[in-house]
Amino acid sequence: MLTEAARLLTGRLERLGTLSVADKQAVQSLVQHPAVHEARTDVFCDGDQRRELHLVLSGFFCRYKLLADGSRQILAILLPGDLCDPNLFSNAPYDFSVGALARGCTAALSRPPLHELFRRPALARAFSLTRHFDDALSREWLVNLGRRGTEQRLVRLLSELTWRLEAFGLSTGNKITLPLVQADLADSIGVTHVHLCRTLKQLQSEGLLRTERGRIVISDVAGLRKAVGVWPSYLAGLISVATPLQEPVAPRRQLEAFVEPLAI
Amino acid sequence: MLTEAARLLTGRLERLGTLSVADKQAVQSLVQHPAVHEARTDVFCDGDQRRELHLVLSGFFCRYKLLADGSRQILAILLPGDLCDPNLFSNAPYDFSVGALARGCTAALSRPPLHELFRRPALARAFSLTRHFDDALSREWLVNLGRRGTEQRLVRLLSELTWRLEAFGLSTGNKITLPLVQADLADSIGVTHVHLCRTLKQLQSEGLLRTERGRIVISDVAGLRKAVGVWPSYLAGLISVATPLQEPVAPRRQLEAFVEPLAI
DNA sequence: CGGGTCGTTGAGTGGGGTCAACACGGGTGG
DNA sequence: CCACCCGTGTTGACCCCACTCAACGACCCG
Repeated sequence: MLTEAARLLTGRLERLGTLSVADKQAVQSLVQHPAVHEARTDVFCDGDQRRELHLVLSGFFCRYKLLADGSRQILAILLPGDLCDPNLFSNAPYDFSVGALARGCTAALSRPPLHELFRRPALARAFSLTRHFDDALSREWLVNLGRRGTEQRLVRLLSELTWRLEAFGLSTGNKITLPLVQADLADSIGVTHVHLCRTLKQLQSEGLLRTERGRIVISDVAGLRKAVGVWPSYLAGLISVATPLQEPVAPRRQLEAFVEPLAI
Repeated sequence: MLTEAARLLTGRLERLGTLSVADKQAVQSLVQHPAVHEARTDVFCDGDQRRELHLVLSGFFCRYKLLADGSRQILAILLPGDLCDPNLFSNAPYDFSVGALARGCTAALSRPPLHELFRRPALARAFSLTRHFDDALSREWLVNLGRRGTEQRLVRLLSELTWRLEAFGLSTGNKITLPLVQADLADSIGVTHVHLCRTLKQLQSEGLLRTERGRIVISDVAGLRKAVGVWPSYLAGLISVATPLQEPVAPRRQLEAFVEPLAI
């Protein structure tokens, strides 16, 4: 499983820039401690000291915060290949938690040697790019929560997930099954699970998706994306050239130039 | 003005960790191109190519996104000493804008030599810490927008600003004047300016603040913070030990250990 | 003095929250 | 095998927070 894990990570990084064989080996040698997490269990909690860096291997995870009244706000949904902690260099205790939404595995990367990898320009670039997308997503979520109605929030969240899954080769075709419970979506877009259920029915009646116990089946990915209206430019660079929709996508070449290497 | 600007930046960084004289000189030599920005003008716009890194010298600025329907979501409010771009290493076009909320100045740091500074462990640590707080703030905003009612959102936003201003020596005492228009607050917490006005009146009747044309005067900072209920632990490390409220603050010493230096 | 930005207030509306009750399925233990 | 329970999904009734539209007032500027 360790080698699979290592492959996943390098595979992900390679989509963001060319890596040498030595680069890949350097990354792969760091992947350790695979672990299984059942749904609704935590990888780490708000207040925990930061230790190794956790990498999602399979399943769906999320970053979230719990409030005094027990309600939960999900900050980001993590897919296979994503890093649980957006900040590779912080050493402060976590101010958020990461938990599994659906059963899945993680691996751990110890941080000091990880920091060493930033000596390698190609890897520094790739890791910085993952960071870039992490930021861009959280900005989108902020806009979503602040300025849009429930249906748009939901449609955009689901659409984001389809783009990300597709970008990393985790889905193909016009149908995607998300192993998410309705409460997870509700806590992501800041509405109650009751209201989320109704909004989901709405989309269902439009033929975009189907609900099953414990999963959401998007039966018309293209239609869903169309319901968003605009092309997700904040994901430019993540989405490959193979999927033009409305605006033209930045050519793959440009991607390489997106992030400066650390000048070392 | 350039030397003032340089001092501001090093002063800010020094609050996050000890710097050598050489460190400070290295930073100061990069500060260039001071510029004045009138209120409601942009420093850069969504879609612009990333060039130099802008540093706020004075005034209030904000990161924001404009939506198709013309509405605006503010992503962060930037105070003197803050960097306009959270991501020092990205080279992608901006996916958000930065504008002045109140008349103020910026300076520019050219990126390649800035990246060189990461060779210096103390500076790498300090810059990473600023990043850490930037992240922590955006997570708080996400929670705010997703899970809280208008009054709490507003109280927490204002309270955040008081803590940050105080932490960086930009305010003292129990009274703070914010050079913000009501629409700015409304666009920050995701409500209409009409509703914000009413909520403001509410707080005003509780004796916490006063409104003037173009500014909000917080007349009872302590009372405002009390209205939040909890201590802003997400700012631990930023807020000095001098201001204990409810929970004990992490001792200054620990701060040094918050961020790993780049292993170089 | 006039126009523009900013603030304030009112009236009416509706989106989304709250509180219930219930249905369903899958697990657990007897 | 059934009884039970708990997590999940669904629906209805009710209500209120916040949005919308609108008009007006205050202040600042030219």
